Amino acid sequence: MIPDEMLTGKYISMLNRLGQTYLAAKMKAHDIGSGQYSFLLTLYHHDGLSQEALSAKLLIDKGTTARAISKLEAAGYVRRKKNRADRRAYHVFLTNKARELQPELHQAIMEWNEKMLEVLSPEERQQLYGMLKRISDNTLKNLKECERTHNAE
Amino acid sequence: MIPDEMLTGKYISMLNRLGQTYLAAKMKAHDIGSGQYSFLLTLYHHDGLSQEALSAKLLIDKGTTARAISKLEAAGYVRRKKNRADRRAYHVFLTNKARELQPELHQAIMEWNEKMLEVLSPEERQQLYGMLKRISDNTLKNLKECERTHNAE
DNA sequence: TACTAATGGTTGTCAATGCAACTGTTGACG
DNA sequence: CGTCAACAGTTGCATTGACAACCATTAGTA
Repeated sequence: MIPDEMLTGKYISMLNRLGQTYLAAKMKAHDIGSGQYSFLLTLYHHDGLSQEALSAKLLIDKGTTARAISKLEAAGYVRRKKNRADRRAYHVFLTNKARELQPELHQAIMEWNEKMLEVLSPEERQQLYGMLKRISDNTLKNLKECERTHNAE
Repeated sequence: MIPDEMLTGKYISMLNRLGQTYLAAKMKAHDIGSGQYSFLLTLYHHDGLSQEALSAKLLIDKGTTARAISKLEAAGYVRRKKNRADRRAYHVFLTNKARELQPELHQAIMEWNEKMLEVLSPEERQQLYGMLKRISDNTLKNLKECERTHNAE
């Protein structure tokens, strides 16, 4: 019998799927799918990042990133500019259209979070956020170490 | 600016993706993908459920469930038996092959959870599990209400 | 400076997933 | 009893995502 706390992954998976569906429905009118909004969110804070940097920040495969950015570009939310110092790389910049969308996107995310977290007290929300951040950071660190030792073989 | 706790979804998404990848790699030799193991886990506790019931328990689309069960059947982990009382429905039963796999599957899930949760104390793990369960249950309840009012229109 | 390894991006392939349309079965109600 | 809605399952389609092979460029090194 699996102990309760080992079902953490089950709830994580459920919440993730529900959230994706919710966000996708909210932003559908703007041609933003659940695979794109997290890139916009990151760019709001760090405009001009490369695709590689976006992939690293979001821990998303660079192929997935390339396609997401292509979609955003096709929909007019970002522009790609060649990096002069490194002609392999792009800078990904937000357009005005993306900036105008920011309040609505934030709104949608806040709504979803409120739906999810409404049963938690403000202190619990902080606790939950803190624990999720800690385990994400730690898991990430583990994976990187694992890669290193693997490469060292 | 989005407050910290509103990034809960970002970590949920990351952890979900990492977990899927981890589990898929661990179980690859047995032809079990990340989309199938949760059905096995449920069947270990509730053998003979219908696909509809599995979908409801896991909150997974019934089309996705149909395909996952097909894969499990093709790989020899489950058998479908027509429900005599309701010829629309199946009972999904585990095979011996699936039962033999149970320890290894549990092992893999425990390992992933340990990797994720190793930075948390036992009390924190319980807290995290409790909060995730509460918000999952609550979100689910909300969605159902939403459907009801939608249908009532 | 030439060779080689690492890096940034793109693309093909495949799995997981939601949604919608469809079939066949059941059940409820006039 | 017949009709019609609800239900269980299947399938087509689109999206998200990982992985790997590949190209071009850059950087490290002999």
